[in-house]
Amino acid sequence: MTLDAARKIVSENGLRGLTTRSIAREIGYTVGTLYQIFDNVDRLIEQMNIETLDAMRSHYQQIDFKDGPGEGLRALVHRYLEFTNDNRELWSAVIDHNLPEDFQRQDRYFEAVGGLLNVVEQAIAPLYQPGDEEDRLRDANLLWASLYGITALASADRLARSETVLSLSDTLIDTYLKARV
Amino acid sequence: MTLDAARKIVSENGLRGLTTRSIAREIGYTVGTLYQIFDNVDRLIEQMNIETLDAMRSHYQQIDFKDGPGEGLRALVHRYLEFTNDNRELWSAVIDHNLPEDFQRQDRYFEAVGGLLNVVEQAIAPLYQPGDEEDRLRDANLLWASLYGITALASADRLARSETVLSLSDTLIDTYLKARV
DNA sequence: CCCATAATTGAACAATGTTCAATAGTGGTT
DNA sequence: AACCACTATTGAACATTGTTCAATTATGGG
Repeated sequence: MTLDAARKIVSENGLRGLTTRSIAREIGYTVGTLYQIFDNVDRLIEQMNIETLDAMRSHYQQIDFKDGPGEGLRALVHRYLEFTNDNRELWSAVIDHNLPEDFQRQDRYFEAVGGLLNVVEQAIAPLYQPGDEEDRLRDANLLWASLYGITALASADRLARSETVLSLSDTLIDTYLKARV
Repeated sequence: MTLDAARKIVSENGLRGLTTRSIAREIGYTVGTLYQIFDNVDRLIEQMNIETLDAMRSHYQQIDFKDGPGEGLRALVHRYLEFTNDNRELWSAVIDHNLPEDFQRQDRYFEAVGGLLNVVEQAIAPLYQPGDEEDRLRDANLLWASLYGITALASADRLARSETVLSLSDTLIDTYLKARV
């Protein structure tokens, strides 16, 4: 209920619009009650972001990886961009939520990220021999980081003006495939 | 003077430690005076970040691009990681500073980013024929975004635990070169 | 020495996250 | 029904944030 309210507020007003009082108003309680449920707002946002990451993973569910790594990877990136586009503010919250110095992420957070990396690994798996698991994980990480960089810079307006997320991610896939196939 | 104080505070305590009052204390004035110089803190941080981006560009000055795109790119990435490592908090401030909805970045900011992209373009230039300027710009953007993604995820602890910035950026270069040479 | 202009102050304001004693509600036991 | 232990919820408070602005102080040319 709290998280639904948080998602609603973030979707409508961005992470900046999310305050303890705005959540309390939305759920019809007062701020004090929130602290019965969450240690602090950062934990609340972390929880929301975990669910966003999980939701993105669900969004990958129907991808068919049987048509080879090229098509699989293309479908994956397509779904990624589809999700970030349909859930702009929620995804921005994942990107923008930075932590106080002493904040330790829950294991659950790393699991959620790991789940997404697994899908990338799955997509590119046919390109690797048994024994090359390290390379596969590394390449999955690189693809993931690159895709992340593209969307992060795009959403913050920090790419050269003429470039689009689509052309960059297409090039990313092509470059990777050309080097690995 | 204000910006020097801001840099000192950010370097020591991160962007989170930067408040109008901490700056005022550092420069021996009161908060009111700050608003004679800057419209608001976001502008102040923007200005600081512009200078960080410019400083990174200066850090690229001595790179020799005569030894071919491979060595040039390697040297560039090396310098990039060197700079982000030596100026961790300042670079985090560039990454983490997200803007209110109505905030328009100065042109000067885009120029600073553009300056860095130019260096990337310069490094990879030998790989492109005259007429392929679009491809070159696109690839420079992609390399830039990828590198950005790697460092952003690393500094936020969001890579798979075993991966390092170094191995990922090396792989990035190798993959790109293999596909383009 | 005066005075217009600029620079600086300091107190105020609203909004934020967070805490916590006080209050209200709940459900089981006698 | 009456009590009670326990939980849930409140609401007022606190410190800290960015920001504003009338009042004060400094400055420098005539």
